[in-house]
Amino acid sequence: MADEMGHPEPDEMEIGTIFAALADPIRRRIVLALMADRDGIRHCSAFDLPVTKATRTHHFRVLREAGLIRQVDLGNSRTNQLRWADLEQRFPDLLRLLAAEAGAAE
Amino acid sequence: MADEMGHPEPDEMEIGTIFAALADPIRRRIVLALMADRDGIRHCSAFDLPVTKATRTHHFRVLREAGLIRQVDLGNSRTNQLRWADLEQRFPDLLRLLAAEAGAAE
DNA sequence: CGTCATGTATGATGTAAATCGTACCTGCTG
DNA sequence: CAGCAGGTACGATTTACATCATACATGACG
Repeated sequence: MADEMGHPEPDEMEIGTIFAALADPIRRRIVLALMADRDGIRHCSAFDLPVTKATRTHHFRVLREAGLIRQVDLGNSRTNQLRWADLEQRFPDLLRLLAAEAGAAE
Repeated sequence: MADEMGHPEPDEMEIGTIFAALADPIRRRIVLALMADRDGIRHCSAFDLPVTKATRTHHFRVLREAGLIRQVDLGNSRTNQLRWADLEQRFPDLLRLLAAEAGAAE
C-alpha cells in the first residue's frame, strides 16, 4: 500500500498513470534530468523549470504518486530520486525507452 | 511530413504525444487488441468499446495522429493496423513495454 | 431509388489538469 | 528572536480533453 507520502509499491503502479505522468514535457524533463546520473539525488530547486514553486510542487507530486520518483522529506526541503530498481522490476522497458529518448534529446 | 489523414512519419513522432495517447484506457485497449495478432487489420467497429461512435472516432484519430496506428479509408469504412515496423524503428522499447502489459492483463 | 451500416464533423457539456498567487510551515542563520 | 529560503496547501482561473447528440457523407444491398 502507498505510504503516507503517496509512494505506491511496485505492484500498485499503473501503466496508465505512468503514461499520464510522462505525457507532460516538464515532468519528462525532471525524469530525464534524474536519469542523467544514476542514483542521483537532487533537491526540487535543482531543476531549471519555467514554472513557479506551486506548479513545481504539483509536478513532483504527480511523479511521486505515479511511482516514478521517490521523495524524502528533510523538513524544510525535499530530495528526489528516480526509482530505478522498482521501475526496472515493474516496467523494465520503460527505463530503456526513456533512456533512448534522453540520448535522442542531446 | 504527415499525410492528408494525419499519419506522421516515424521521425515526426513525439514521445509526449505517444504517452498522452496511451494514457487513456480506451486507447490502450485498442492498441493492445491490435497487438494481439501481429499485422492484424481490424475495422473500427471490431472493438468492444463502451463509448458511442463519435467518441470512438475521436480515439482512433488520437492514435492515428500520434503515429500508433495506420488507418486506411475504404470510403464506407476504415481499417486499423498497428504501425509495428515504424514503431519498432522509432521506439523499439515501447512495443516491448506494451507487450509486457498485454501479457500482464490476462 | 430508398434504406441501412459505418464512420466523420461539429457543437455542447462536464470534468480533469496545468498554472498561478497567496498564505503558511519548517529549518537555517545571523 | 527575526528574517529568509525551500516547499506545501488551498483556492481561483484557464485550458485541454473525453463524451455525447445530432447531422451528414459514403458505399452496400434490397
